[in-house]
Amino acid sequence: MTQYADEASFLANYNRREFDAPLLTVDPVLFTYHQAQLKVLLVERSAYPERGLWGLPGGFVQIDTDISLEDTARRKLQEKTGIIPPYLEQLYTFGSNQRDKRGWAVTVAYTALMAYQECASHIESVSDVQWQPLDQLNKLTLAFDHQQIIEFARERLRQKALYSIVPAYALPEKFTLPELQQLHEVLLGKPLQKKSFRRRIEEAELLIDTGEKRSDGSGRPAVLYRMKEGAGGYTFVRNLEE
Amino acid sequence: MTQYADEASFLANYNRREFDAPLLTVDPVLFTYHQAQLKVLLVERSAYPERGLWGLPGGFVQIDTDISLEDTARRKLQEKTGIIPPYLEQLYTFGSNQRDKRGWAVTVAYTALMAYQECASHIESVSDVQWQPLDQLNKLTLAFDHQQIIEFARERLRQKALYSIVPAYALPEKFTLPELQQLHEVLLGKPLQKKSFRRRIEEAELLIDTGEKRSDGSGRPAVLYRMKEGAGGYTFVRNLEE
DNA sequence: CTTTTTATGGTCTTTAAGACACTTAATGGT
DNA sequence: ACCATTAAGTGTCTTAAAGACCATAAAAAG
Repeated sequence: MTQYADEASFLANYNRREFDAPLLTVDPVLFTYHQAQLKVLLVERSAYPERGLWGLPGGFVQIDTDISLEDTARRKLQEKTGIIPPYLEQLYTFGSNQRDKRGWAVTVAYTALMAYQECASHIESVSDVQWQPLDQLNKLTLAFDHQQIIEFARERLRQKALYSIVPAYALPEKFTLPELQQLHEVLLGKPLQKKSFRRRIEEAELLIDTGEKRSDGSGRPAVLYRMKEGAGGYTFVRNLEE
Repeated sequence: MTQYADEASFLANYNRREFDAPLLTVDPVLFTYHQAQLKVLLVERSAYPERGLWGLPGGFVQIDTDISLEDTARRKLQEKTGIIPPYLEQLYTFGSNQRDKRGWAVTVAYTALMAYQECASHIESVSDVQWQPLDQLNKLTLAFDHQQIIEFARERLRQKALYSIVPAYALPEKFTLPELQQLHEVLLGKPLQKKSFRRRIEEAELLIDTGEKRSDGSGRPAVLYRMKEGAGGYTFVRNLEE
């Protein structure tokens, strides 16, 4: 890379090939939990390249605006779902000249979580939107490397289930502890001890008892909780505390 | 963003403004541990912009080569230190139109660790290279948002010290447990229980006893260990295991 | 050869997690 | 009304990990 001594010589050379940058996109991986399944939001691509394949609801970063990378991800999700998800966190940045047939392409991937809602595909009529259950993901051929990105996000979310209640953002605003435990069990792929799970969460004081209860069919009704403000940032594992 | 139906119409429009992408750089934050201090590698910028300020040893991603983002970071570090650091991991991607006066700029930051060695500034004669102690970082004005990037990396490394021996990559190949504990204490900013620290590390079986010993001045000599292959990937906290 | 210094090991205490039986509060059938 | 069934929530003993602190080991310094 050539060096420029000052602004004048930089500007004089600004259009040279060496300043060509990769294509830059943002790709949010939006998860939800519904009917005992973890699901991810996919859109059917209506344009070249990978037209007709399903992929993540991402898009190009617009350099003519001053919104941040994170807000770009939020905006893409709002276009597809109608709402801004309550949890969004940068996941990883994938870049190579193999990802996209157009050339060197870099995407900043985000993990997002929200309560399940019916797809608002009417909002963006050109593209179809759907919640795809994660255990049936291999039945679809996804665009680009979106399959790997989703697996990467899923693995990170699994890690979070070990020491935080971040997964709760995939539930409705009010939820029960048995629901949250089921979600964690799906993420971890193994059953959890009811008592230990409840103990850790209650002692961490990350949830608020709404006073309401809910029973699904028979059995004792469960207490409805909602998350404390910002509880996503906290851990409930001793070693990871201060 | 305009949509293109097929490759032909895409190529016909490829040079339009909408495909202008942000400047894309890679910025490795290389830490080491020397004389009881955590230090970070800085280079003095010899070119516009921010000429004369100290900054991270990063640079532009070259789209005319097919090396990965990660290898780009490795290459930048090799240029400055002469060696490829044994630990390199993607940290976070920072992007906005405020970071760089040239416009929208995105940088993929990496955390790297290596054993201390004297600066090999002779290799890249145009730029000065130095190890800057982290607790004296505020005495320098750094280029762009590199101060925040370093703080971000430092915080992530602190987290790793809670549940892994990743910090050991900042030590020489052979090191003692007291040395490693000191490093963890510097990172965490608090003293650790000698017995607990040793127990956790020994039970995790992430180190190999080299059979050698070393004494610094007086006192019983300490056993020299080296890391097991890939020990950076493992945790020594129960809750985070399978 | 004793004192000092630092590394390493022993072990009791404290705290968190696992296991599992028990109680509670709802539904549904007789 | 009563009892069986179901699922939520609790009590408590056991097990495992971490904290605290003391004891021993191996070197240097005098």
